[in-house]
Amino acid sequence: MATNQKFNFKNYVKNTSLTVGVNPVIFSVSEDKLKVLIATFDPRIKKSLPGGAILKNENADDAANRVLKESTGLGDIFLKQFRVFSEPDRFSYSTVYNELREETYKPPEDIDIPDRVFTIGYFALVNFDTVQPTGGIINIMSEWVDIDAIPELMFDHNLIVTEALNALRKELFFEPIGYNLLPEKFTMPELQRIYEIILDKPLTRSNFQRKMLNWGIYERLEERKEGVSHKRPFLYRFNKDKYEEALKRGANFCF
Amino acid sequence: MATNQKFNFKNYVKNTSLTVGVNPVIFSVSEDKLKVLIATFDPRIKKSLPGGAILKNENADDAANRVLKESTGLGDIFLKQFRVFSEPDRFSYSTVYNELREETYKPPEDIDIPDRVFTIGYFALVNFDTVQPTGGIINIMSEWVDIDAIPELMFDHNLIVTEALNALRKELFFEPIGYNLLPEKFTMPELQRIYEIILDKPLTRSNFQRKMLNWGIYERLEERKEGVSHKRPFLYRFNKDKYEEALKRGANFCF
DNA sequence: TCTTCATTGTATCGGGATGATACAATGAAG
DNA sequence: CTTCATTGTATCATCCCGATACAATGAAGA
Repeated sequence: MATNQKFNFKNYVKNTSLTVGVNPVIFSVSEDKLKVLIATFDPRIKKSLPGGAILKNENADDAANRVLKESTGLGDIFLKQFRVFSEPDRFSYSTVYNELREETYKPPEDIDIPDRVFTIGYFALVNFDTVQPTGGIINIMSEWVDIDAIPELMFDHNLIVTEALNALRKELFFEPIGYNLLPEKFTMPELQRIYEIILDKPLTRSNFQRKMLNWGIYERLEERKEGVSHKRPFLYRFNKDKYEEALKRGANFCF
Repeated sequence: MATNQKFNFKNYVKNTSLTVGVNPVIFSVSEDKLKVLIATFDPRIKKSLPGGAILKNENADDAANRVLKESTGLGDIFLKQFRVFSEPDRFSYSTVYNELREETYKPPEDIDIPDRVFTIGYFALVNFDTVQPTGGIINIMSEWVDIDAIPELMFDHNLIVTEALNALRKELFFEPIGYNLLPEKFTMPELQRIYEIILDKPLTRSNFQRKMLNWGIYERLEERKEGVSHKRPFLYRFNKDKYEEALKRGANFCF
């Protein structure tokens, strides 16, 4: 592994708000497992979440979307801010460059490095198959890791993952966001697996299907799923118009 | 009005993270109206939300609780972080001291003032009667203002109020937080008024009462409300143990 | 003292959603 | 042609919700 881009601390400081960053926890589902995208900043130190400082001309959402784009190649993704992590000692630049003892990451003496960094936690839902994990501007490489096999990460990033999962579960309970983990066209059994994997409990098939259809926000397509050795399930697609119409009628999507 | 404490910029800079602050939107209900605590920083400029920078040894929640204590005298209050406000141009220290043109608020030349400030939005629920609005460390004085009579505030504080109200409504829909606006002992009709005022719509009395009692998180006291010219309603009290027990059973408190 | 009246606690009733169960239809594998 | 896992949908008892009704209460007023 090699840095795909030379990291220039002076440039970084000049263009960013060094004291506030973002850390999106990017979820996907593959092989019946919930996975999180984990970044390798440098192979000699602990892995971390994708993330970065907020650039001087961006707001927090812009920064989170940019980091997402950098680490997955994707834009226009479900992304939600859930909490700020603000412990005074949660982060220090010195931790990183002390471990590395390398000029590349060591801030020049004449730059005023903050002794404290805040980060805004986001969680994102992406379709596993559309992602080609890459490194961000700083990260060397990213990889999918099972949610229950996440190693010890840098700083408070393990806490951020835990809280992101809590936030995801809460959000899934109140908003129909599960489809974001699937391709555009999906079947009801596939959607059910998403719910079961995230909530970590089995659901009754017939009742799940009935509830989803009653919400009236998924449109049934003409085609059915191909290549299955049993009855071919219908394909559905999330319909934003129907969703917003239902919202206006005062509908709620509590699970 | 006079400043209750001399503001010392050098001291302020020394002890704070200048680039990240908190702004709690403090709600209460009085005379059938939802009110927000609005602070006067200086009578010559626009009013604002209570708020302040995060001190060097605090996390964000600590800072929000401190500001809350400073402006209401209250501790141990319902307080919830809901969003970060991060537009690059949302705030500048120069806006304030340019409007004032006063040495007190003008940062000394030798201090490096950030050109950008983030703020973490909180909303808080307090019982109107227990609050004696005071000034914070910087604020001169605070006052309760009807939610629909809020004047033009500093920076993006009007947006913060709007978003706080949205967050409050959403939270009230999913969690039983309304009682925080009432005294410790309250009646069901009083609780119903809280819901009606926040959600801004009338509710059916009998059904409201039934739902609240079915939740099983409010314990009925022996006493009844005194001094009413009709049937004396029962008094209730939120029971944290019952609430957590219900949560464990998987109950939800969707309204 | 008695009547009035607004308010409160609770019961009831029909409609709609929910959990549990059943069953016919489907389509590749053998 | 049979097998078998899976899917779409129906059914039924139960629970929750909105709407309505009614007796009980207690201060105010006659």
